[in-house]
Amino acid sequence: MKRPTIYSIAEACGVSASTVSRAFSRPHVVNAELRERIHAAAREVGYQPNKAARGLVTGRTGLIGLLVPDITNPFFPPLVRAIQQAADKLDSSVLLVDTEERAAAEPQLIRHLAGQVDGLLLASPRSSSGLKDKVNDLPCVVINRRIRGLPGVTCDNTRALQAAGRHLEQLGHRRVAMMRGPSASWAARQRADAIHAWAVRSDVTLVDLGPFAASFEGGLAAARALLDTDCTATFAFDDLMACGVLAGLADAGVRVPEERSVIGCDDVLLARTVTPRLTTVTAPVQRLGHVAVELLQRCGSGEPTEEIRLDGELTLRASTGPAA
Amino acid sequence: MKRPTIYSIAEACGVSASTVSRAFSRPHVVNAELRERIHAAAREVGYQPNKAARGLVTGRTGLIGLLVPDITNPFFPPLVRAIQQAADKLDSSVLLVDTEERAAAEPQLIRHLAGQVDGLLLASPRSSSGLKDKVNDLPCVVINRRIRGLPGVTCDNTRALQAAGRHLEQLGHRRVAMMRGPSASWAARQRADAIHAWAVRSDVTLVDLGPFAASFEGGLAAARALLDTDCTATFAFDDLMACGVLAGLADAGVRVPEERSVIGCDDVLLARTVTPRLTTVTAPVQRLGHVAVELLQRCGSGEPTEEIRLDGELTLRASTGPAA
DNA sequence: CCTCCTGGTGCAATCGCTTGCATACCGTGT
DNA sequence: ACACGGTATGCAAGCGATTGCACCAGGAGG
Repeated sequence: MKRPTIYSIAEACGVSASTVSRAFSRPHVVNAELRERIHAAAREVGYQPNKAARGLVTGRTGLIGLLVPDITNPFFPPLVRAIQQAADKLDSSVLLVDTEERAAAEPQLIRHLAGQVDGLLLASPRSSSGLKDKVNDLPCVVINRRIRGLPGVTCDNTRALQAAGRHLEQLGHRRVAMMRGPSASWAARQRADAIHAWAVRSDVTLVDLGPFAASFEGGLAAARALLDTDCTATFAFDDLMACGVLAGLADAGVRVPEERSVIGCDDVLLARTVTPRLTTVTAPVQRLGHVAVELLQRCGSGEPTEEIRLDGELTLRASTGPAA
Repeated sequence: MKRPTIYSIAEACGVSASTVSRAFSRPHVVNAELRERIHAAAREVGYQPNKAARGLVTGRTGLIGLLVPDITNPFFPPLVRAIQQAADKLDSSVLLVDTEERAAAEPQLIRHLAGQVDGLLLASPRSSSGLKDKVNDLPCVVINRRIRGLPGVTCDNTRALQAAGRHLEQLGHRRVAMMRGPSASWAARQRADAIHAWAVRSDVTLVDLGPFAASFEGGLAAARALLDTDCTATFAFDDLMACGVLAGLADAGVRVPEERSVIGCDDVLLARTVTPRLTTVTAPVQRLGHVAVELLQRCGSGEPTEEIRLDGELTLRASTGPAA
């Protein structure tokens, strides 16, 4: 038995297909009693409107494309979830594409997606040049990066990182390291700038380390670099790197936070499961996702592009303590 | 300017739309020279075939639905990636749906997806009853669970867990705990059975703990339970729980592996970033994903349902050591 | 009694693409 | 010279929904 269509239901109810169609898409215009009969018949045979057919005439696919650079990076899954929740409310599904960090592949994937989605969400895109042209007139929102001319939502960690700096200062740290993330990363620059700005206004000497890979292994390397300095505390680029630092220090027999303090960024699952629990800057991932979808919807209806920044928040846990 | 269609290209090239269509879908049947001209024209205007229109006539959407119970659980992202890679080779995209552990929502989500995908992948579905009916004649493959009548691919950890048991035995452990996962979990039962089967054939006394939640917090609780026993080693249901155990033991000042040994399962990112690195059973996630897609494709072409089991593999790291 | 609305329904065109069939052209074998 | 087969192209009919417009009945107003 084939899938039921509006025609089979129309026949069963003795009405025309248009009426069946309207019973679903604009229920209020069909007679209440008839509408109920149609719905009942549809339910009985398990009718599901064919999205392709609908999409063909309406021009909407009900799909939102989501490009992430690395789905295995613990930062993204919660973001994906938040986006999905928001998309649900718009009766849309999420087409997830993992670029696996291949910046060069992004433009092609975008062009490919463009054909089948109503809008595009670019989470932390690795490439920037020409991205704007690729999306043509497809609604598109950038997450966690700024790209001229494209609406976006970013997480501003400036204030939280500076609060973290003051926190270290109060704990008596006077020499603090900063472990940079990949130099190509927008977030890495943003965070480094924030920490720099704090340091020059404080009594603390900042030691600039890196750049390191934004990975556990990068953190191991960073830990070795840290031990070559006399810093008593460090900012890691993100939590993943911070976990590597923690592991590297543990391997070297250095205790945290007694001998060194470590601060992460993002507050991914890892930050709460590692020992000691990481002091970190919590990103408002939930809101990031919701706002992104909202922005997408808005630029779909032709409103001017907008940039929204949400603030990260310092979360104190067990990886920071008084300077040795 | 609207999106180009086969008609606009046809006009530009002075041929009919069917020829343009064929130039893409069955290139070998159109004259080589003409084909090139068409492709060139298409490239120039950035033509992308409209998937909805194509889907309408072919009945294929080029979409694979993937239902996961919790995308934030670190087990799934690598699986999602593997599935995506495999789907790519079939020119398909992945429609990801996170059920957020709401077993009751699964049937409805499945029905909803059924309308717009060519096939459905159910990763560790939480509900089982009636799932089979819901999918009707939609190709569907179950991952990491067995459901009668549906093809599936599972990870069999029996041998690896038993190897892990022998490993503990050789290290001199004679009293070993087993921390159960949620009783509703298929994997939890499978793992518990395997460990049980090993224990009865060994010199080891098995202490059955739990069930605990398959989470970090569950692991904290499990650690407390462990400390109430005189076991010198423990199997945690999975890595996440194992990390909780590690943290709980650390909080209590108990050293791992000197005082207790801990074994996880799955080998998620966490297992490699925690200190000490977890000895665990590595799941062949990559193959799991590839096989699932392959199976999906096969049952799309009407072949009989199949069950494939892949073996997990014991990975020795730093969380196991000689009995105290 | 006739017109005018108005709410409810059907008709038919349309979205962009695929595909079975008809057609046209060319070269070959007889 | 003719039939035939093969290759390359066009025609037109769908796929399943949406939607502007025409139509019709029945009540209100003149």
